[in-house]
Amino acid sequence: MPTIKDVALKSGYSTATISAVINNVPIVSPKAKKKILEAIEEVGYVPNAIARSLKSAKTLSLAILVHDITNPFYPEVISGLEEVAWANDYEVFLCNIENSLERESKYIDKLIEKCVDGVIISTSRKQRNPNYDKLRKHNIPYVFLNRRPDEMYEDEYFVGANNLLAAELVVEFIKEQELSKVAFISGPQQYFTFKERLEGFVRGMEKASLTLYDKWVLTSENYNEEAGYNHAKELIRSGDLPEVIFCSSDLLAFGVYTALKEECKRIPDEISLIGFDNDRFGHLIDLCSVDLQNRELGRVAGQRLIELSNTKELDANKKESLLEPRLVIRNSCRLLRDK
Amino acid sequence: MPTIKDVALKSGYSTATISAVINNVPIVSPKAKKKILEAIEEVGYVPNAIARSLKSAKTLSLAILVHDITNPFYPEVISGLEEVAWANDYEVFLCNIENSLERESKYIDKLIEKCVDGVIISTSRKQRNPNYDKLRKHNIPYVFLNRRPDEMYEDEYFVGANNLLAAELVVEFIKEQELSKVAFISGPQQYFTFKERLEGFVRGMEKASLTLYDKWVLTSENYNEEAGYNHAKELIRSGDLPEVIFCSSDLLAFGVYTALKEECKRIPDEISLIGFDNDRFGHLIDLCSVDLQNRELGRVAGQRLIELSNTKELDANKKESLLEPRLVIRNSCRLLRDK
DNA sequence: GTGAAAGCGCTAACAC
DNA sequence: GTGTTAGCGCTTTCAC
Repeated sequence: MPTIKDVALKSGYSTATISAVINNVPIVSPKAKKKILEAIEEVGYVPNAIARSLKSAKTLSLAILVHDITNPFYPEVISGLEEVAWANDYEVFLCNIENSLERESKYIDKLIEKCVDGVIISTSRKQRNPNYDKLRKHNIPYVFLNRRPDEMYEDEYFVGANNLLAAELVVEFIKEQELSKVAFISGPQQYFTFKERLEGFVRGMEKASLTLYDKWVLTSENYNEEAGYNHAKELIRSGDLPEVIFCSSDLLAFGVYTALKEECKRIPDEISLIGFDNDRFGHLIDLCSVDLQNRELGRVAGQRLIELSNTKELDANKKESLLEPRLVIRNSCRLLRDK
Repeated sequence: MPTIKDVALKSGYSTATISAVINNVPIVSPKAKKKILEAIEEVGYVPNAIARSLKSAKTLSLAILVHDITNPFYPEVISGLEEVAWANDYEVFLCNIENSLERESKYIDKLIEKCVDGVIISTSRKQRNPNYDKLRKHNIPYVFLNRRPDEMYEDEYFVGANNLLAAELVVEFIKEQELSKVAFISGPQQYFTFKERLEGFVRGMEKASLTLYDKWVLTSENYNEEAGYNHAKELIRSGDLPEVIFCSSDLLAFGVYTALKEECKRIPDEISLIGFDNDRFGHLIDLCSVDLQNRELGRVAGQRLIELSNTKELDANKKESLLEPRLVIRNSCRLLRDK
């Protein structure tokens, strides 16, 4: 492949001048510039970003760590991230962690070797693990997205949804529809989001003066369709159904939906169903849910990360960015006006 | 950050020996190796992949070009690709092309600058565009995934589904269920896949001796939910409904589903619905569809690409890999046995 | 306004 | 077995 030297030979100018032209350093005479541009065209020269990175210590590469890209939450987040990356001339590496700390660790090692300019982490558990310290030691900025460790260091950043408020909003809405017997299916409590959602639910129930039944607060090791399905089956088997099942993820709600249909329970006449995340295809089953602005989450996190990679620190008010949730009312919840 | 020199100073060995240790070149004495490993640990040395790439002309980075990652087809493909990339120590860049040739072109330029070792292209239109020639000129291997140009060069590779067969399978199945009035909603004909699916449908209808009505072969500029919705609305308005609507993507089918529900058409009693792609959430609405092995598609394409990046050419039988489609029978299609 | 040359961190050919 | 050194392609300082 032609290098800057080839352009130098072809044009008769030195590599330094070529470099100035490529980088738009405005000290080159118009005629030199013209000739050089022609030479570049002629030899088909393309600057080598690897060589450039070696000098500049910037790679214009970011990375995002997700558990599983087939979870519909992530493509939306990623598409927001990719949008700002593109606008700022960055590229993004996709890393599927598959719920494995070890894999996360290895991926981070590889990203450090590759000298990425920053990492979006959406796989953090509540309990801190040493993986992220490696990034910090190597001076690579990172932003927690959606999930974060319980305790964050002074120089750590977080972009997420206001889960507490979101769960409260839902409970308030449930109350408004004059429903009161509510079951809550929670996700794994090792994740910040699911802990918050449960907390928000409990707090919301208190605020709404609704009775919270222990038997109807269900926690699972997982937050996928299967978990939702199993919980719903068990609820039905118990013969003691609530009026509403509020799930802490849409995936859980999808599973619940399948189980309810299998058991011929009519939604929302016999039982209401509410999800969390507003996944792209929830509308197919008219799933009432909470929108967390997934795409915007990715956008903001990307913005923070790029700022960080340029300045190494941010305003205090940008340490934690919480986006506002929005209730998405659909017919899987029985509405008062329809009674 | 510590470099190989720091390790050299610390350990008392030369950079060449350190390098040999890092790269597992088995010519280093055990004691040297031990000392060096200790020194590496002590100074916290991590090899710099950028510098390494500059020498080796390999970056261990791949890229995948997709139109829109929120289309559920892609996360599955990508997750297959990521799987083999991970197993072979590659990283993958995600590029959202957003249906823009210009954006595709710019992305390819950036990937060339970044010296990626290969590119998976799933955005190709039937009509060849010069974007891919740039990759070829720079000796960067690429594999077409799912979509390909009508004409491929000798040294081009393709991994896709057998769309012809898939569409035929569906028609055969329709015939078996003793349904005969079939409408087909096609996607944009500028894409190989949609052209093939239409072709397969037509051929299947012939083979099954079913009458093909022009009024029921609908083509749209898009293959999203909205397009499906609009087509279905129009069909209903015409007052002339077929027994089955066969869509050339699940997204189209989702849109049709929404329209049918709005108009209170019962599925499958009044009308049957069949999709294409077997998207992850089609089961929510019991959508009968064709599975194309999305994840496997990504896996095979990744494998081909990595082989290519090591050898620069493949066996003739690997030029085009077609995966076998599989019918996924669900209740959105009226089954003979239920009549 | 332009050029010569050092150096980013690593590898590998060659000498010892 | 180990060290010296040139060079991958680029940027940038410092002369001119």
